[in-house]
Amino acid sequence: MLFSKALIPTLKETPADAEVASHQLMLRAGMIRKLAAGIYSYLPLAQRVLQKLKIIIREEMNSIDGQEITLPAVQPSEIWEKSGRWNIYGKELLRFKDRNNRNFCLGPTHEEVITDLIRREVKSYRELPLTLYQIQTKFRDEIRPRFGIMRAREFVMKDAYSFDRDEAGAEESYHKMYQAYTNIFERCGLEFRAVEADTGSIGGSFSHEFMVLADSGEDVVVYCEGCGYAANLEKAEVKPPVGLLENESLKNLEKVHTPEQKTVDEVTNFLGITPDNLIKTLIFDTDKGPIAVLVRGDHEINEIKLKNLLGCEYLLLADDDTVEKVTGAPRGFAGPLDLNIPVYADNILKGATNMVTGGNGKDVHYKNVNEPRDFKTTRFADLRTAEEGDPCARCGKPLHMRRGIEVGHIFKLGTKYSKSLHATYLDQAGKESLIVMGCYGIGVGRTVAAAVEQHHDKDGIIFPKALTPYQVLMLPININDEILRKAAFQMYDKLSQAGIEVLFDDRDERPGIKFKDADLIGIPIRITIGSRNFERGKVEVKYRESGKMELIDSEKTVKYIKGFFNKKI
RNA sequence: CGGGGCGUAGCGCAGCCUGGUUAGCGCGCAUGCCUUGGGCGCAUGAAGUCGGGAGUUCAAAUCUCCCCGCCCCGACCA
Repeated sequence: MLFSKALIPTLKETPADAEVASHQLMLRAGMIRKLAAGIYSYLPLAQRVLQKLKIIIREEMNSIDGQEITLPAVQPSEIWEKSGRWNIYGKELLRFKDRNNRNFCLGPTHEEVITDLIRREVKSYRELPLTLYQIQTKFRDEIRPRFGIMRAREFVMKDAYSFDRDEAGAEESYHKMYQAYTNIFERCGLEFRAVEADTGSIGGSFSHEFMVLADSGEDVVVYCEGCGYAANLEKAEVKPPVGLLENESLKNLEKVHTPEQKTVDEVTNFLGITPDNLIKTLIFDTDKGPIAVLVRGDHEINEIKLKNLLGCEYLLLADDDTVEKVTGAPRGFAGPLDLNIPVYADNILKGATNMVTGGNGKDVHYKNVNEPRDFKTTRFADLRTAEEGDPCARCGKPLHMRRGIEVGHIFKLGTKYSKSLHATYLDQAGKESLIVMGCYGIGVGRTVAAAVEQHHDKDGIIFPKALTPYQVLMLPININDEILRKAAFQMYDKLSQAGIEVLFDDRDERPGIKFKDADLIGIPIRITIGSRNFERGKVEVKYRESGKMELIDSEKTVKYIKGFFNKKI
């Protein structure tokens, strides 16, 4: 491709509304442009990168017998009503009516459509297992789109669905998919981790997220170097403490006056204690009525764990009125003593001695509260958010944390959708059974953004070999020098004929501009053709990643480039 | 949805508080000259419903009200 004919509108300055590196660089490199909040156009350079990723994805999907399909983006409300998600999905689901006043939505995901299709078309165990996938634009009316195409409203996603006769089959499909995902992200040259995840609103029994590690990631990856355990922060389990409690003598319960001391900071400062000597009591409203939850003062409650423990749909920190009704005190003075609602406590509080808690009265706290002497606990469980250094639930070694970008998510769905949408088959005995499903997503655009996020420097993008829009950027110093011009075009033809993807910067621009653009766009190899070197039959090769430069015989360019790209990753 | 901020040429911004020339600056763009190994120099030029509407005023980019769009923080989320 001739640069002079390409639509690659690079920007010298960083647009004001771009915050993270990938967003800034993709705008500056002329890859994307915004049309509306969270809605982007993909320009040629981005299109080529997306295309490369899609090819990798297709190869890996096909290799596990996935079959590509295309499902409708516009979906009727009926199937969503059947699955029950028309009401639950909320505002994220963009709804509208057609001319006949029928309800439709723009597909945020395709479980309903695919299950409906399979329900009609698959009747016998002989037709299972089956894995189908598509690469398609989805729409989710995100509350707050941000970070360019990392969290957009309209975005390209690869979604796959597996259909099996039974649980064992579904697990096999899941594991194949897990392997395919691992292959995909490895081939992309990304540093990532597969982590255990909560199943969220999609439902189902287990799930992994594929996280590209990057400091700017929105999610936190918790991992253990001892046993390889990895989970996202919502899910990461903390090992219950064993035998850690010192045999401190139990002191007498004492009521203290704590005027206007409500927060953990205030109370601990006022009483001259540290937060780990305090029990934080939080009142939650749930669909099963109000409950109290206890965690240590220096810990954070994990609402996902709590929700899963209780098995409830609705869970929200109670408002002031409820707190007052339940504890008899304003917010800030709740404690577990004499509460007549269920009390759930984090594992670490089991047998806790001489703690401070709220006194369930205005300006009152208790000192020397002891479990179980002074209050009853309905149940102990792992209810807090893991922290750096906490013991791993599997092996006890300290947990570590890094930030990550979720680029893939796989779920074993079970029969959630086949049940609600009646997707069944007849087994060998002629008995009707529910199809067991799995669903598997990859954020295609987000993966590209994550690649940029992970691979860039102050000068611009550094594309991994597998995703680069072009393999080589040719940069003649002076296109008006007839000899150079001719030689450069000859080399361009030669490389192109050898099957190398070349972006040839034939623009009549000053070298500085071309060098800056070359660094910004981030093609792995730059071939610079200058008159002094060329007179000696040499061209300069510069590697974008390492910054290394070397002079090579211009005759050997093709071989050289091929050698570079044949090396793994 | 709550809190904060922004909207002036393609991009980045000044001007607004304290209303009053022809609305500026840098980059980009066009043309010419010059230059050619890291966003070069000189000259000329095109380009603006000052987000939209209503109002106050002799006079509004500037003051008031309403609306729209966008960004940040939070809640939320495969």
